[in-house]
Amino acid sequence: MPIQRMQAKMLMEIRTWGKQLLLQFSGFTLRIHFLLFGSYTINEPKENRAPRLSLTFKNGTVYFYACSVRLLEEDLDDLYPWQADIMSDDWNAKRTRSLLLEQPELLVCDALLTQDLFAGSGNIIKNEVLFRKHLHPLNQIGYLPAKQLNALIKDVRQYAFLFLKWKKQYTLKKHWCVHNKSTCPRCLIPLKRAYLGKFKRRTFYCENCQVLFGHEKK
DNA sequence: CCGGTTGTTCAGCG
DNA sequence: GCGCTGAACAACCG
Repeated sequence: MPIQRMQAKMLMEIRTWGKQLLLQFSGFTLRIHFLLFGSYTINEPKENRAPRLSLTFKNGTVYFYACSVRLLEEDLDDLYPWQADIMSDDWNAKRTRSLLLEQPELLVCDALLTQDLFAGSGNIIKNEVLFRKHLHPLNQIGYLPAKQLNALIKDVRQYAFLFLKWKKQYTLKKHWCVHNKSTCPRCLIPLKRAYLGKFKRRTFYCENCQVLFGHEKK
């Protein structure tokens, strides 16, 4: 990475899109993604490991660890659909709904991991929101009644704010209903655990409480 | 000590 | 070019 290019530059703007942190300088942007294990500190470097990147400003230094760092040249508005960000003021549920309706065969467990639809959603949010909305992970978008689809889209955003609140309180895990759990908190039967969908991520769900539409008994 | 994963990207293949 | 698979990365938890 051409590190000298960053010398003496002013940080113009800090933005985010989903899980990405975007540091805008004039002429280029640094894109930071913390992946599974990344972290950052300010003014307190970690003793036992080297930062992937550190940036020193007049008022302090930020250190980034175990993350992906990329240099973007493009205009961010051309790169990112801001309306897909589930925690943004610009979030547009209607946009995501109409994109979903174009893919009736898409599984809900895959939809909730697709960043262009739900930027910021991940595997924990997927598992928890599907349980909260009583939807089986293998539902196809096209079989969902409009009411259920709208409620699902709405709850991804709502749960993301709860997630953040609980995370800040260090009580996130305590609030998990199904993720990493073995028993359904609602009906007390054992939860199913499987690697589902095209992403094949760990999926926890209750076969009793989470409905599969379009597969009614004849 | 070991196995698994809150996520993404890339190489390789058919 | 597409879709799929496996690997790579990396730190922490149980």
